Amino acid sequence: MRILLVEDEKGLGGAIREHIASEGHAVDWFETLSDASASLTTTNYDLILLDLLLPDGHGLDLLARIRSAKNSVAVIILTALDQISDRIKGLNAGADDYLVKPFDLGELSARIIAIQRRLYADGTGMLTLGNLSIDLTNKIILNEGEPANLSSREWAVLERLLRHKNSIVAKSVIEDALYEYGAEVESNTVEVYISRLRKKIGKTSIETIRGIGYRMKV
Amino acid sequence: MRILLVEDEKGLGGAIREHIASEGHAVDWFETLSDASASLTTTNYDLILLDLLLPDGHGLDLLARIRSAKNSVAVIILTALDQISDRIKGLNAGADDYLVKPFDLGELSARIIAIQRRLYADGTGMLTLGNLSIDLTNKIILNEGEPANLSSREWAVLERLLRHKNSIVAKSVIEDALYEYGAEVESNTVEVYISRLRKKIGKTSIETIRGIGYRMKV
DNA sequence: ATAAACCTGACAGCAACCTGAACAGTCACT
DNA sequence: AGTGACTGTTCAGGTTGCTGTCAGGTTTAT
Repeated sequence: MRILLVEDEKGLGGAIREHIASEGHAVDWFETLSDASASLTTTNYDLILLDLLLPDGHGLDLLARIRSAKNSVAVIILTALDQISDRIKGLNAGADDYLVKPFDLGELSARIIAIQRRLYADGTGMLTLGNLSIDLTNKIILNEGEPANLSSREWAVLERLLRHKNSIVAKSVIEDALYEYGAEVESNTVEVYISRLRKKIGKTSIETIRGIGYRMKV
Repeated sequence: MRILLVEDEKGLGGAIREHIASEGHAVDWFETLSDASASLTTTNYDLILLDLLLPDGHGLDLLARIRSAKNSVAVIILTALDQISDRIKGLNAGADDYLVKPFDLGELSARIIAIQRRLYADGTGMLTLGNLSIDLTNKIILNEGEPANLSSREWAVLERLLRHKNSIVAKSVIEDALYEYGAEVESNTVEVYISRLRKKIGKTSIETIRGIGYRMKV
């Protein structure tokens, strides 16, 4: 997934960024509301991790602006304010979840997985697709009963295709899901990953749309 | 679709042109209002992508002239002016949509598809036509349940016929939808594409009007 | 019957795409 | 520190599929 992290504590921000990047997500990290806000106008994120007390304002203001713009991106609030009133305010403002600092990074992963499940509109986290059985929670994929081991980048590509199954996913969109802003990739990385995925999960499941991108059929 | 792009930033203009051309549209790109204006008198566009701040004037002036000439072509405004007042001015002047720079090219595609849907007067983007089920958004066409893979040029031709279904579409109009200005096509390209389409979606769906063009029947 | 318009199979050029291989970096384990 | 397995990235050569063109056949109008 492409994730926007808004957190002004450098130590915590770095740790979060590293942790979720290691799980195969692309993370853009900003320390101020204005920077995050600017990035939101140019990039489509799947999830925002939002601290509340920031140097240039309150996170709930950003959240309110996001929701008033009818943007339904998932938002998890991260904050030290463990008072119930703030929690309620956050959820009222349209947050999807809430983590009280200090929190365990494993706990954060669990919330992210829960969000993912919601994105796939499937409570179980299991997905069946032709010969494939996909367990998003545990990152297990079975091809005709045989397990296929995917690397984290391979998962990221597959995930992106599944998010838009039956629709065409532009090559640039897949690239966006892999690399955070500024990472210049000049070669055919996406093609290579598609190739590897096909080798592992079967040739037929991913269709090439020449000149545009790829499509995963149900 | 045949699209007129008015944008004076060379980098952005090139990127937009390339992106939408790759989706099968024909793009004419001009950097000034006067050039765009001149082209409008000779060509029928389906959509205009209009920057506001141009070297020889303000885009809204062109828009106003277009609308006062009762030309109902779709217009999407592209501009860095993200102030509400400009947005309102643009929509009041008769723009169909509005994109604030910098924007994601995928976002632009989405808006173009939305415009397309409006042109077909069908909110769903789905179309049924005899044995054919057509999903314009995802570019999927089923012929008696069997998927037919169309190339982007083939889509462009089909799209043009659908836009005027039950009416006669002149051969030159189809050619205009395929090629931007200056592209010289000297042979019977349109006939060839009609032939290819018929092979893929069935002989009966496209009728030849000798000496004029073609017609797609409901 | 004739000419004009149209249809369609074939083909070459080209860009997009695929994929095996190479290689450096990372990680777990010793 | 050394080792081996694994991962991410790049490159190069091969393959595929799209495109515009043409030639020869077929249909249509007069």
